[in-house]
Amino acid sequence: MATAPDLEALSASFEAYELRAWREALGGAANAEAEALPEAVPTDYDLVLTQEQLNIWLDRLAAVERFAFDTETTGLNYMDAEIVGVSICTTPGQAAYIPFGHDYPEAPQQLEQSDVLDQLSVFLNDPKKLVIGQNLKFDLSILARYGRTINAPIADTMLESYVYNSVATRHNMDDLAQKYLGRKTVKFDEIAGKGVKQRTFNQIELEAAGHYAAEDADITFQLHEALWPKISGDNRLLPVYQNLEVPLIRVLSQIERNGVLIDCKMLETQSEEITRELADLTVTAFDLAGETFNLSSPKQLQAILFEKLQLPVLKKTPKGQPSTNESVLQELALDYPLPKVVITHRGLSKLKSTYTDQLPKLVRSQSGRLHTSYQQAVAATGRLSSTDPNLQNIPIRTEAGRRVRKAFVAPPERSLLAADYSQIELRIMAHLSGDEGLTTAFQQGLDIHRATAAEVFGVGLDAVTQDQRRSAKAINFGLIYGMSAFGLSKQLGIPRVDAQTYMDLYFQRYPGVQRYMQDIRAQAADQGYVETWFGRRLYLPEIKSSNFQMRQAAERTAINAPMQGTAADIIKRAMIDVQDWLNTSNAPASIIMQVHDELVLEVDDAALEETQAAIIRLMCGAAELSIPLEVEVGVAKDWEGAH
DNA sequence: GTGGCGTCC
DNA sequence: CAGAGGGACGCCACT
Repeated sequence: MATAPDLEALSASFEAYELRAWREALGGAANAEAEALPEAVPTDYDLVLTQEQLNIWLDRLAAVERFAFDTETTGLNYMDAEIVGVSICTTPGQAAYIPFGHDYPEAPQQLEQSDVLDQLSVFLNDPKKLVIGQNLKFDLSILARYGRTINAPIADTMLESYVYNSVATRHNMDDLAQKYLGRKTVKFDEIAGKGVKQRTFNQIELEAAGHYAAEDADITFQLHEALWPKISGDNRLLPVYQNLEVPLIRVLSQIERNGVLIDCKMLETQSEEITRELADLTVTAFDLAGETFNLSSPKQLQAILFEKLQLPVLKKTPKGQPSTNESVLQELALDYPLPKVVITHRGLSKLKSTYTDQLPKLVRSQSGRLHTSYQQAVAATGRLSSTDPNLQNIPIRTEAGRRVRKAFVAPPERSLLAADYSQIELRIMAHLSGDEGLTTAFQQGLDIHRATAAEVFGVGLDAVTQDQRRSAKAINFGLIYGMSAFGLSKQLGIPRVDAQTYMDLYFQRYPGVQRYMQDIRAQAADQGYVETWFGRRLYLPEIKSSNFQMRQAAERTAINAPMQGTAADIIKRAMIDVQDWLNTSNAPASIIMQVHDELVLEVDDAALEETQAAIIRLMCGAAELSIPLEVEVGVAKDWEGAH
């Protein structure tokens, strides 16, 4: 065990560290950003190793109404990272690190973990305090594993930055400190090293760790001071931040920790089957090519198809290479045998490498469950994204792909309930544009693609053909993405003039939609941003670009973002309401996934009926639009069956 | 690290 | 005239 700590020497070296950092902060004050930067303050960081030292900070916490809080852990995975210390900051420049899990040889005696957490919990759960964090979802999840909560009101600087401007910067602390405080921070790599030699935080010497951790809390506090006024003083952004993003933090933390049960055996069997099929396809492909090559290499495939076999080049990649993507291969497959084999191989290979091989690796053996991470400050439009693994792109389109979803299962006596918004983005288009025809069609509960087809092609609802409906569907989706007549013609495989005729007819029948598209472009150019119905803002600096392509792309985003973003806001509202209902009703159910317009819950079979009714009520009630929101629900023992 | 591709909504 | 579909994540090949 470590020898008695020489607190004085440690303290001295810690101060030297402070001095260097302080000079650096002053030196680095120059900043090219347009944001007005706050004055730099001197730093006074404490390393808390004794109860006497901790008492000073407990007094400070008692005296303030808000403080920044950060946990330091052995890793970034919220399911197994262990907490090694916490840092707090009560006023700019003044912060402390309270270590309790540093265990390198010679590590000084530290306070006891549960003692520290007990004493801090008083303040972390005080309804009169504000706890400020940077990505608090992580801290909440870690603490939850130690049976601890933060029930005090919370603020999150990552989300403040995201709501203030989702695209101006990435929302990690180092970038935010640079942009909003003009301050260079100590990077984790600088104290822990990188690559295979990287040490975990428990192995970092306390003087370096203490400075790093205290700085984290200090920066977080200062970021809140810089960013909060930008949000609180804006009556559009404030509700988005306060009523959506902040409450969602706790919901996401809960969903992530719930996880989803996976049938690994099933996925392994699928992998083996795919391996056999891939081997067969490879043999066939080599035979057709007259030589062996790597079917997974677009470059090698391109050489075979377009040089050796002299197939026509239908499309080039942005870099000028002949494209071998699926639409090209589909077209070539009409005349040649090899492309078809490649398509099949690609599909199966994707399935195996991304899903059937990978998902089981991420399943926790103790529980059989998979725990994704939802990123709340990544997508510019307000959507969530999912990583490690991405559960928002699990296949559904093809039969082979859907088999993967069969491996997402419920435990005995429980079922999966999948609830998805029906045509939510089109409904939002009807709402935002105020178009009468589209609104009426939704109010009458019509099949919207069929109704559109009837209008565009001038036939009765019953007379709409499959092909007409398919065209109408392509137009509807194309409009949401800002697609041109050219794009529509590609999509439908029809001449461009015909596609143009369809679009003209569409706009004749739904003039409100056309007006909306024009207005939103003008608004974007005028204000430099567009908004969702809830007030979330997306800046589009490139809307004024002199580059035609950049400008066009920005205009398409201007059209799409209010619809995609409003849908994102609505499901966020629904998630908060559903989790609230689960908490208060004690229903034996939990949310386990979100896929943009769909929520998946795991529910006790005995409680399916009440739960389903509540979910529908809450999701439909998440927003009052000029047309009703509709939700489709499926229940089954696996995710595939729930659709 | 970048490019190409493919999965989802 | 030319270019012409929004938002993500992740795998593989290649440099």
